[in-house]
Amino acid sequence: MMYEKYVDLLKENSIKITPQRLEILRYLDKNRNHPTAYQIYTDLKKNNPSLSKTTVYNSLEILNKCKIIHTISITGLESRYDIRNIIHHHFMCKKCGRIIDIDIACPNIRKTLEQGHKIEEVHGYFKGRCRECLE
Amino acid sequence: MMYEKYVDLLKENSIKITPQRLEILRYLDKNRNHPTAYQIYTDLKKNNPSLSKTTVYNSLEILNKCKIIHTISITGLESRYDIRNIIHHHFMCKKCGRIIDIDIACPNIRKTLEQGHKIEEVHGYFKGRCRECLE
DNA sequence: TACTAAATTGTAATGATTATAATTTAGGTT
DNA sequence: AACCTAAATTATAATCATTACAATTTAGTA
Repeated sequence: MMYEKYVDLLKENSIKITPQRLEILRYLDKNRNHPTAYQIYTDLKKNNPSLSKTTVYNSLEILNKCKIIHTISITGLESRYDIRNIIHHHFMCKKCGRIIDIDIACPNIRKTLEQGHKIEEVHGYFKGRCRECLE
Repeated sequence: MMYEKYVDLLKENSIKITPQRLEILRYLDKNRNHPTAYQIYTDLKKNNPSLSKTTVYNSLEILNKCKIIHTISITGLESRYDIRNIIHHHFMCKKCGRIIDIDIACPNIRKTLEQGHKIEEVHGYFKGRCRECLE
């Protein structure tokens, strides 16, 4: 197999390099639409019939812990997954359900640090109507 | 019964004034710790044995739609509810699980509006270790 | 007081996620 | 290159939050 950045990424985090984990990472790399665990599972199952839902959940959990991917709570219903590692916000359209990246960083961290808390994750999102649904 | 602001608030939104809705609003007013639907349900059930879980969910949903309360997705597990209507952020401690108010507003809205989306809700939160858990 | 749409209730169903236990495998060691 | 072992995968069952449903009750109006 040719060089693949995700092999190195797993190695750096001292977790085993399994085909399932690589498939999930490749999937998230190609699908930047913040899929659910179930979407990842059903799509990958097509070419990997033995894939288990538990594996998807376990993999997403460990990848999130290693900060290789990010878990976002926005719909209230289920978690969404994002491989993008640049800090950004999200916009969720209440009509079409799409979650769109908004490339802004939060300048508000100061006040939280001042209060003595340690920040490990920054999440920001808006909800409303997206441009397409407004037309 | 003496004057109560929540009676007016329900009236303004043309939804019926029921004892259950008032109890939930009073509860959220007293308990600013972002409780779950289940916490609200079990606590109120003590003095209102006939209260149904469905009523709690239905009430929270309609109160959220009227923007009298806010639903926050932060744990990934369940929704939390907040009656505070001043714009603010949240900080969730990964150790003790507490959700703390951070009084900052998001100045990042511009970029989202520029892209043509209509913002109806603004959510911002951090995760990490709170001051108490760091000591 | 009577009426009606809306709200409440209890139960059952759904859907996301986690627990469990058996099997398999990645990656280091002989 | 075969071996070992902890870690990962798998299938199934369990759990937990939330929603659907249908019957009963009630708020607010006529």
